[in-house]
Amino acid sequence: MSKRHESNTARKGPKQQRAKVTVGAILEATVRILEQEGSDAATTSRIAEVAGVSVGTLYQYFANRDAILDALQDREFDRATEMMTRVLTRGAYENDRAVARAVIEGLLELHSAAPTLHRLLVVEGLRVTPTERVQAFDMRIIAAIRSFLALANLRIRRTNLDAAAFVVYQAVRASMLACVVERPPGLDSETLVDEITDLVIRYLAAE
Amino acid sequence: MSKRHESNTARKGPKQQRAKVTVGAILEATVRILEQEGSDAATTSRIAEVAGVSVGTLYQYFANRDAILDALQDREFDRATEMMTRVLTRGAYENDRAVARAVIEGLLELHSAAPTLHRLLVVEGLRVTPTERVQAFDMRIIAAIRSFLALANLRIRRTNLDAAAFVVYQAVRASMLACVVERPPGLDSETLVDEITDLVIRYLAAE
Amino acid sequence: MSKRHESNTARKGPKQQRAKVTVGAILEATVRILEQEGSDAATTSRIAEVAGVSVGTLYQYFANRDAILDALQDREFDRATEMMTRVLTRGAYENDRAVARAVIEGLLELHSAAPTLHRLLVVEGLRVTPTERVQAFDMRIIAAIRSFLALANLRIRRTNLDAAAFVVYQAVRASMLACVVERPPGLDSETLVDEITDLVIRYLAAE
Amino acid sequence: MSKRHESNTARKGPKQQRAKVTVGAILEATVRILEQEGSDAATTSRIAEVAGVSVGTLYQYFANRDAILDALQDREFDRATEMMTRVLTRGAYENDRAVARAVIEGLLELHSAAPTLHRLLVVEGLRVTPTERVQAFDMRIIAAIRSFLALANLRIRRTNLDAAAFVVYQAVRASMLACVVERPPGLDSETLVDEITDLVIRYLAAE
DNA sequence: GATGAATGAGGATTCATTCAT
DNA sequence: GATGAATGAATCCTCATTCAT
Repeated sequence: MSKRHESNTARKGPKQQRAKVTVGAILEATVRILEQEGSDAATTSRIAEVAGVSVGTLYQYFANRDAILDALQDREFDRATEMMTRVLTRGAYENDRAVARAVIEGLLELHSAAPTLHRLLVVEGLRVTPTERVQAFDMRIIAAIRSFLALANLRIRRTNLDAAAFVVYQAVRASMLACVVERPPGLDSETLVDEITDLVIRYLAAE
Repeated sequence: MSKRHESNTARKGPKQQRAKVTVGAILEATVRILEQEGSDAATTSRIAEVAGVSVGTLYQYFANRDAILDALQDREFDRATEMMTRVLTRGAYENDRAVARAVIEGLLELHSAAPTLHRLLVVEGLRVTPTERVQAFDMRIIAAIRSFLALANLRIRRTNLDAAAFVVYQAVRASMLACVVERPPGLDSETLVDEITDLVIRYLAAE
Repeated sequence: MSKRHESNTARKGPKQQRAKVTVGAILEATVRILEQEGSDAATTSRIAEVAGVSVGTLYQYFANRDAILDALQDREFDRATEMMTRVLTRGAYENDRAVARAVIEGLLELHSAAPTLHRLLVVEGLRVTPTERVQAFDMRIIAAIRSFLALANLRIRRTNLDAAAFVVYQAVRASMLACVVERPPGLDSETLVDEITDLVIRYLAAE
Repeated sequence: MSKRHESNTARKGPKQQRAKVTVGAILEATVRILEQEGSDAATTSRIAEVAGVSVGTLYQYFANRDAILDALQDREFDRATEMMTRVLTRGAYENDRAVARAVIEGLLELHSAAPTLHRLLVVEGLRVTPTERVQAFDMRIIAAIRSFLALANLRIRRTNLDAAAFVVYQAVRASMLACVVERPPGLDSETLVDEITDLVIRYLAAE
């Protein structure tokens, strides 16, 4: 614990450093298996194998299998909110449609990176008291949207902001996810973003 | 189901009759377990138990566990298309919004009856080569919507009907499902239907 | 379930019959492993193997590993009480010493048949809330002894019958068990029974 | 190994000193866990944790897990013999009964301090070739008792001293241990000591 | 000497599926 | 056709032990 003379960046000691790397490897491995081999293949031993560690090590960092998925959920949520904050605070958009578009493109990118994972996050809720977890995740995002809608100086046609945030979130996510997962012929990302943006804008924007 | 006076055709032998009843019992049992005990509880033995038959009998009618879920998916699809046909051929709607509303209400009813099942159908795709199954299901519905959009004498603002059908379907389903499953406080069915209808109409209808 | 014309013996249907045999085989296998390979070897798979069934079958009859040991404990208790009843109701003993001797010989026989098992029963109490189980077992036996002491027309020198029953039980069991397990050189069963009988009689009998 | 300036004898270098402290801490931790958390909790990492050292350090002092229990066994034996020597060499007892009582009280004290440990020592025999270890322990004590019986100028009624020592030892230990562990209602230490003393005296003493 | 992360064999348990009755 | 006991591969998880730092 004696770290003297570290000038600034709160560098992690070898332990923390290593742990972080291992945890990262495990999460990455899980995502990879999920995407490439399907969720049934994501057994603890396969995850450990792909992560290049032993099962024992895996259990040193995660209390049980579900804890890995929970961590993934948290990470994904963090990325989503981070992205939204980044986009929304950038300012300088031509109009409301441009803002919506930016957010939607950001989400699409997130989903594209790990579609199966996101599909699981949505539906399974990771089986830890399924409903509650999903709610927790959804609620956090919806609350974020809702507060954005409330604060932004957009001219919103909606009266019931709670309902609006809910519907927008679900509609956008579902279209996006389905598109990424199913890759329906004749529906490229570009088109999808256009359509969803229009869906959202027409639903939300006044005039 | 006792049909007397059937002169000629579809006379089901007592065997067929019995089989149908058993199959029905199994499907019903599965839905009930899914809804009341969660998807983890839906083991073959539990299903057989609730259905009042033996595991052996279950395997007489279904090749394997997944076949049950597949059958459920088919049944749900049939109900959905049947409902849509019924609604759309009824005619005599005041306006486009009324049509949309009727369809949405019909879907909501379907989903409410077995939310967990529908959630599974969406996400898991029933694990038999997930993507393909989900696609299959989705595609059929989307095609139905698409053809309705093409044929109906609605004034549609969309150019890309494929994309429109896709987006509408996913958006509606997701909002609905999430609402039914999560029961977010302050968002009753009535409000939900209103909001989704508006979402769809604004997105689709010209003017 | 239709069993007509069975004259007398409440014959078990093939199912019950078979189950009983299997359960017996499992218990027997467990005892054998305990005695010959030590308690660490008594894993569920080894038990199943020795019993000649699969692990799955084992779990069809026992909720978990401990349930097997519990069943063994119950069985051993039943045998002990049965033996005591048999001995004590036989009547026609020369004197108190002869009665005590008969009981002690019976116990020795029981212990000799499965010393390791008895050792486990005493100490481990089978880990299902250890203390409580051991107490339960001990208490039942001690109560039996106590009531025998109270009812028998022996001239007992003890005032505190609870304490006496407790001490006698523990002393007898421990000496016996240790002798059977450790087989100390120069202490054969005959001698042991003599010594323990004397210990007990001197402690209990008046005069 | 750098020990400077040690003029002469048993001066423990800081190393030896430290080692002793560490070993003590590990043994103490083990006993504490055994008594407070049960024998299942006594894993090497938990022991190390409670002892305030790392697992690695633990293995520096003990070849393996069982070695810890072995050491505990030795320590307990030493305490027992030490106690007996102390009591027996004190002299000045009113009579044989007083001597027996003193020994029994001493043993009770020893057992009360760590009942779970003693229970383990008796039954598990510490799983290292169980029988041999238990024998070893028992034999040492029994030999001590035997030689005491032989040397003491008590008037013993027993002919077979080996058997007598064995029986007395087992009987006393078992009653004591059971009483301490099970704490049967209505059997306090005082009463227990009285009863056991009487048991022993009547068994051993002539007249 | 001390540390504690990493290891992986091994154990308990579940459950889809089969097959003799 | 129906039954349900039997199967055993597969899964999660633990913990004694090692070894690079």
